[in-house]
Amino acid sequence: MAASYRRDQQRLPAAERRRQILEITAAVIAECGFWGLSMQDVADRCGLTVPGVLRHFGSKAGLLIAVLAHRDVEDARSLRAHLGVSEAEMPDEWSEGGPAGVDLRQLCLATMRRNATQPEIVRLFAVLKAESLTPSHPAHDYFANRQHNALAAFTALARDVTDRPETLARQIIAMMDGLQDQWLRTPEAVDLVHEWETAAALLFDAAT
Amino acid sequence: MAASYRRDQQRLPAAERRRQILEITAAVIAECGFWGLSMQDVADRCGLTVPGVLRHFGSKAGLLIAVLAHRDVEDARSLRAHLGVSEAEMPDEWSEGGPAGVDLRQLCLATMRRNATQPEIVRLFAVLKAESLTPSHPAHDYFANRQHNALAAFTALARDVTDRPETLARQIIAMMDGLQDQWLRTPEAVDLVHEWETAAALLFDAAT
DNA sequence: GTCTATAGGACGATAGAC
DNA sequence: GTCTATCGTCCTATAGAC
Repeated sequence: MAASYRRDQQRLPAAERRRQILEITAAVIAECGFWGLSMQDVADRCGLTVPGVLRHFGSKAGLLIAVLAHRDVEDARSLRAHLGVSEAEMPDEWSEGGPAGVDLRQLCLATMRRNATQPEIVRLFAVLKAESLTPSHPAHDYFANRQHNALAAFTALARDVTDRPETLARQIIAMMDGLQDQWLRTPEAVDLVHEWETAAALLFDAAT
Repeated sequence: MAASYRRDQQRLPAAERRRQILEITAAVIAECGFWGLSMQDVADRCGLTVPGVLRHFGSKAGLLIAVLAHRDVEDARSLRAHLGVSEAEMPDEWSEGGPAGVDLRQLCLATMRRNATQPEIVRLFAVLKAESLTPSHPAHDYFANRQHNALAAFTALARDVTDRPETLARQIIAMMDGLQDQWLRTPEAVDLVHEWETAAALLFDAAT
């Protein structure tokens, strides 16, 4: 799995090294999942030894959790950029009603546009989402919460456009995930944003 | 992972033993994926030793392929039962145009009804589908073909109900997969068949 | 058809030097 | 902050007895 990587031969500041490890780990997990992840592989790609990596995150499971937390922050940031809203209007953690004052359809479109630019990240979440169905997976709770929060936020926003908001929310999430799955396998055969726009027209126009 | 299982202390006929191993392996993969699958775990649950299992399938990858082939046959059988058609009308391998003379909407509904009765199998495919995105996965080609064939078959059948059959086919597959994902995580909170019927009304009625 | 025995690694993690 | 050295466990797969 791991190719040959030379050692860096340099001591990086902890924060910088952590960031490097997190990004490389995300790429490896996107390929192999968490069960298929090897600390040796991560260490090689970072130009470190295994204990060198472990020092920063304590354990393999700790590393996974740190990757997910890091992605949450980065994803919130990039989504705000795509929507053109400030951090005050849309904090990293959405409140119960979802991001206040954002139109659901715009939010979905911005999300899909953003995702279309980062297939590796989409794949990271697709792989972990399936793997974490088993309760013994270290990201099981994370993805249980994630699904619950997404459904709650989308349902709250859907109240503006339909009288069956939860049904619409489920359909939107299902369609977004399903189209992304097809796109991940054959990116050249699927125009993710265009397919979503067509589907969104169907879902939203039927609701109103 | 593996609990305590006593040895069978009996020599089963090869065909029977193969079937037992295939079913147990399917359950383990549904939990842990292929990378997380341990031959020791399978052997314990079968009441065998590891070489005892390997004799029947040669290698871990061979076992996975055998599981998928076995599922294809079983799934075709159960789908025919749900649709009430004969093996002559709908062979295990669909022809290019999809199963001849079957209504697309009925086919989808029968599929979802069947899937709602076997969450472990749905989960098996969900986990392997994500894991096999990487080309080095032994089931990579299997799932690439599976997606291609499903799209081709659904597109062919969709020609009867819309003038944009591929778009509809993609949306149907996306919605079915997406709803199943949500159902897998919280089966008690999602009525899979009912959610699909609602979504199908939307997708098919907009198309005609 | 199933076993024991074993080869030959890879794994995650810890201890302690620098 | 990173290393070397090492522990103990798990892994797939093969050889050969019964």
